[in-house]
Amino acid sequence: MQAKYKTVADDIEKQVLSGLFSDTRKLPTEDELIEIYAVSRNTIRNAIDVLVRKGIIIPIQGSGMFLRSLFSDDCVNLENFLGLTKAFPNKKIGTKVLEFKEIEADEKLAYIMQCDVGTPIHYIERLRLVDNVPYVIEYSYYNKLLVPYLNMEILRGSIYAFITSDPKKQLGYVDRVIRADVLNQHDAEILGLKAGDPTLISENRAMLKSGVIFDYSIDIHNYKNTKFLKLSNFT
Amino acid sequence: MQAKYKTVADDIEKQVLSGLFSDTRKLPTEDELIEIYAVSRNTIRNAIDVLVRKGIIIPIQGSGMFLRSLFSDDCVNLENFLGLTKAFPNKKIGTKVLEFKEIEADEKLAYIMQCDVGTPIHYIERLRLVDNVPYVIEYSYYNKLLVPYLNMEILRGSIYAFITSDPKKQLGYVDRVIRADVLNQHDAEILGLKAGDPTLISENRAMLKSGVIFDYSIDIHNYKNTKFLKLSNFT
DNA sequence: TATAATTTGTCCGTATGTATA
DNA sequence: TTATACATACGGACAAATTAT
Repeated sequence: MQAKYKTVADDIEKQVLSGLFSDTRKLPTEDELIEIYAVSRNTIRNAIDVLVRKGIIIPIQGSGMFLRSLFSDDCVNLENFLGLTKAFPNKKIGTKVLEFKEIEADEKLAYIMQCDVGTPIHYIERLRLVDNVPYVIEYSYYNKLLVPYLNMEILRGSIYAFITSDPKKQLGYVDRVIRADVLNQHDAEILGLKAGDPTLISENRAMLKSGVIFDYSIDIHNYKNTKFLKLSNFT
Repeated sequence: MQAKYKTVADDIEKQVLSGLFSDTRKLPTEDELIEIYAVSRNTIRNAIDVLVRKGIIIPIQGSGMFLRSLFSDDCVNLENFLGLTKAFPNKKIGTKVLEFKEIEADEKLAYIMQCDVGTPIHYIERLRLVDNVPYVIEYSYYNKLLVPYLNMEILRGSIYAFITSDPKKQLGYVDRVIRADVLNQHDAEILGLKAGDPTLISENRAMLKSGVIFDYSIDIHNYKNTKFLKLSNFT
């Protein structure tokens, strides 16, 4: 059973994406939404908060709640990033599994993943393609104690979607460190680029709702087709 | 007069940074905070929300509110990015103004900044240094109708701090598109790097609380010392 | 294993303040 | 100035997850 405010937020988002408010670029007022969804003001405001955090709307006191105009297409919105499949729903996502084996966490990995040395870890290398163009190489480590079962079938799709399909394993937090660097020969070949070319790198730690780290991954992005979008609110 | 929940949030953040909760890595409970600050539960929860969005704490239902452990130092946290001065309070920030002139918005710039063609614009090029090492070249455009007055003195410090010192000009929203690219000869020389090296680029639009764009800027970062940190919540 | 206590999450109602139109 | 619409703040009640007993 989902929370009311989440249901309302999802519904409003759907309507925004369907273009229902494209003419005025303005949402109904809070009071109107209270009537429409027959919930309290608090619940509407919680729903609105979700949409504001996602970068979908900008509420302006005394005026109304406006659609946030975004200029950049083909961007990965860092706010709702839950894998390529959701980021590019209208594009063809391809996946090539380059490596899949079980390893044990050494001292360094154990520190990063906040687990004990020797913890069994799924190690995976994947090349992801968007519309058949190499997009990113993912080097990822999953804590096997938290994600016991993975197979090739799952690896070819969305690993996150699989893990969070278990209601006990809700995605909680993701830390990402983003930087640029020089592409090495190995990665350049896989991405179809040249050694020495730039690359956009994202190093990620993903935690469940309980705060435990279940995934650590390093994403080596094709700089020619990767753009991240960060929408901040200071209100 | 600042809102209560913001005052409370600032106070708790200060205490966190001072190391007050370093031993348990846990905040007082909501009920305790209600007593301490003598405000309603709602107000405390609003304050907590601010800290969660900033990536400072992780609340876990049934358990408590824990400090979020961050691994990466020297990162710019995209969540609270308000200029280098605040991002690196303990480091020496240097600024070299390379260019400062008034221009008129052409069609392209007018589109980007959502203003009329011919609008007067401050055009500024700055090199920013952190601990005397070149950190970023900023090419920025300020709408002169919204930011009438700038001078060299201001440009050598924090432009944002100056603008938002006017209570009528509160910073509202910032959109950032982040990507990697190849450094050109001109920028490489200024940053003390080589043409062809990678660079981390951030293209930004900053809006006031009223939603109007007052600043558009392109930041060419030194890839050797720039890392962005993105903390996401999916709860 | 089961129960109770603790702690955060959701939801409701109401009142007043503040910015905009 | 007045009306509109979002922002802040207070209060209470119950649900859900975790921790202690």
